[in-house]
Amino acid sequence: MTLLATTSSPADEVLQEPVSPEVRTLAERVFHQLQSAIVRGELAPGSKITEPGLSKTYGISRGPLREAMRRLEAHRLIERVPHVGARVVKLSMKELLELFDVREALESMAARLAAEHMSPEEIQGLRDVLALHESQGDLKRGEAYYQREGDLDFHYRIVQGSHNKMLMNLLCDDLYYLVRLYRTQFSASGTRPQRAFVEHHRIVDAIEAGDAELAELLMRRHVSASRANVADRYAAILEQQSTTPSQ
Amino acid sequence: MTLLATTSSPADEVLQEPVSPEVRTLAERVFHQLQSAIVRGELAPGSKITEPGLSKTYGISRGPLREAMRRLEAHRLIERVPHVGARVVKLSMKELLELFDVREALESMAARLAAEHMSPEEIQGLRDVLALHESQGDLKRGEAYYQREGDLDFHYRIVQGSHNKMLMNLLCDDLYYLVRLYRTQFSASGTRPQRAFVEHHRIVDAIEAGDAELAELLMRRHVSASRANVADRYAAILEQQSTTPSQ
DNA sequence: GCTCACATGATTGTTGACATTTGTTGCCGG
DNA sequence: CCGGCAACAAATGTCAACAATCATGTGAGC
Repeated sequence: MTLLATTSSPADEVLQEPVSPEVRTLAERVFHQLQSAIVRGELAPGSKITEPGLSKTYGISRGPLREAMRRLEAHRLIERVPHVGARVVKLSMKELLELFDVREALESMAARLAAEHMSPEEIQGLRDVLALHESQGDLKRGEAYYQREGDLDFHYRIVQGSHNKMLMNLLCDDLYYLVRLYRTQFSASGTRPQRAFVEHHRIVDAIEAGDAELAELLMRRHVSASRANVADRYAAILEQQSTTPSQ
Repeated sequence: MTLLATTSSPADEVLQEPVSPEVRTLAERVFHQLQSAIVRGELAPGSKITEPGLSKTYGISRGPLREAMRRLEAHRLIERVPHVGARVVKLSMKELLELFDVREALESMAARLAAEHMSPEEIQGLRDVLALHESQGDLKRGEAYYQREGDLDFHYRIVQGSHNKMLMNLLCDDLYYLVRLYRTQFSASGTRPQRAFVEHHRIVDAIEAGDAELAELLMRRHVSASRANVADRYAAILEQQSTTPSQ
């Protein structure tokens, strides 16, 4: 609620940013702004959100703001309780692992459908993304921030390639924002870059070969390995905390 | 928009139905009422929804009604376009098959997690549901209406048994309402009762044995078979239509 | 006779104010 | 000194009115 005015000062906005094609209404704009602010960590997880505060911050009335907040709630980025208020969602490790299970189920299905339905042009685009990541990976080995964002692009394209609108909505509109939120929340500098690269390549190979079963299996292992990686890191952190207790 | 006043006349409602435990606000109540009306087919799919009309029908202002409609949109029961209006969602066969793919992915994962996490009490409850269905199945063989609703109860309990809140929200709060809507929309008298019974039993067996892999596989085949059944019926309808064209 | 432009109508988006509920602070009693 | 109760304040829920936008229907022009 404090460090909001970084990208756009809310006062002097007079139809200034037609960034998205479908931002015709105030509620839409504020929704996207709030979504970005939450995902980027500008709104601290767990912090309370007050309607008058935000309405004054963004210079709009409470009506559109409530609509934006309702959409944020639908996307599971904030949590509301009636007559009490709303606060930014704070993912626990348990919920993060749950998210990985859901991703494993949905993305493996997406890979299967992508292997069946993806067009040659889409596959080529996928290879381009992979090549771009590889060149970036050559430049900065350890630095994995951009690579992680690119990782999401990779998964994003495969979901698009499934040609299943419901799957696309679920993953791209709902879950991926939670994934981004988790990354800012846990400051997870994704390790294991080379291994992920190899897995990505093999997935694309399977998709290009039209091997739906293999693509599904590989994607499943890929997400599962990512989940295991996170779980291991968490266990290590717990271990470290128990070794050197701060209290 | 016409045949609404079947269950409750909206005029004389004065805190009459505390059906759900968390229906403290007007928007919540109207949301559940509209949800029920849509799923039961009382609001025709594809029909246009007008805010003043509904607000007058339910005797509330447009504020809470807009909030309810926003929630319906999030649950994919209505579709809105800015400055134009909203209409009840009309599932096409393509979208229905997409829904089955998503269910296959999520419910197979749910079965796997259920096999790992379900408590003996929950498994016993699952067996009770199955026994109830079987006794009902003895009574009315062809009649599959209650059996289909029970089918959803069965799947519902397995999802609950996964102990994965995100999965529960996705399936029970979002997709299952679409499944119900489809049933009213296509008037799908679910056939293949015996086979589904057998599949249900084997799934419970696998869960009770703690065989996660098998439970997942069986659930996957179960949903896939259901999908194939629907697809076949649809193909048959198309065949019939092309044979005896009404135009 | 057809097409395009314009005006009309209704509907949605937005706003500010009012009612209700909740969380808190201070006080009283045990 | 601690627990319960009551009044206050803030935030949420709700409402009615205003403004902007889009669909519809009519008329003129080609």
